Amino acid sequence: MLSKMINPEDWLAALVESGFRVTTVQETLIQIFANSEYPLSAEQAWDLARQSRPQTGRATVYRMVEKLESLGLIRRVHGYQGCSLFVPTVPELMMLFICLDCGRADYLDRQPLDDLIQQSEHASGHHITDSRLQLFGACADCQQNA
Amino acid sequence: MLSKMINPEDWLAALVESGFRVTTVQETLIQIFANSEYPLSAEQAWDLARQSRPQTGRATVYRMVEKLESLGLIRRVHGYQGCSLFVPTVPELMMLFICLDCGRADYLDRQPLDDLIQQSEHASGHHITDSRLQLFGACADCQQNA
DNA sequence: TTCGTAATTGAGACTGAGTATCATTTAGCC
DNA sequence: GGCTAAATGATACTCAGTCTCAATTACGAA
Repeated sequence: MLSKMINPEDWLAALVESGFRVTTVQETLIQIFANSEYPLSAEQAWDLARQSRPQTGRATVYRMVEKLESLGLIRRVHGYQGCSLFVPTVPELMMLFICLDCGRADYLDRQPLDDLIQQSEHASGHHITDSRLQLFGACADCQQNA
Repeated sequence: MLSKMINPEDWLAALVESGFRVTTVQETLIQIFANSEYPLSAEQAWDLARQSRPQTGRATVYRMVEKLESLGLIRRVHGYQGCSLFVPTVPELMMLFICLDCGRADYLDRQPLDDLIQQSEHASGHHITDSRLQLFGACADCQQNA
């Protein structure tokens, strides 16, 4: 279901549209990020990239991650422990759930989060302009197979 | 309001109760964390510690942070950018808000978060066992002074 | 198709947060 | 006061991430 929403072709198109050149490293890395069911760190992406393209440099991967993030194509998230994992950005479905058994990411409707923000603003008097939420637990599949 | 809830004496008592010895470094660091209105990184805590106790070692600070975290007295949070800041744990008032203007932390009622979790569990079929939420924006004070 | 130019890349030096080691110091019990 | 194990500080080390720069490559222009 997620894979239908994320199209590597669109990511390449977005790069071209922003005036960047299309290279083989970029294609490789876009495939890796767009097709992963799991949040990936830059180091993990580097390992995966070198499997199909051994000469890939570390700095290139970090540069690409930065580029994809600045274009809004991937989004930095915090794993259960540690930080700096990346998942594809999915518009309108922004609340991230990560299964602690299988590690896969799922996106949930963010309406409840918008409700929470509204309630909390009202109760506290603060003006909330940004939020970081992540949910962890056992996904529906893993619960069945347990 | 927050300061009334956090008592350095209690933290020392918690250390003793867990069989740790009380040392001057520990007292210094507990004062620093318990009295800070701002989330602190270990490095920031180290800088502050050396102001009153110059010989304080870096490793000691990291060990102390680990100890305080394992005792549940402080809690690791993610700043607006970057990770690994620490704030005192406040029971029952667990939803963290950080003001992007003045940097101060505030704790909000977590009931809306519990509601969100229940709704999302119901909608997705996942079993949610843990969550990380942080809210950012302009606090009530900073809005008035703007 | 070739060429020129500037973007992109890879190798490797570098940084800075965090960890590990180990000899020295110190708290707390006798 | 003395003993012993915990705690500490100095320092070496690791590892993610950044910076630099020469070599390579994409791509528009000729």
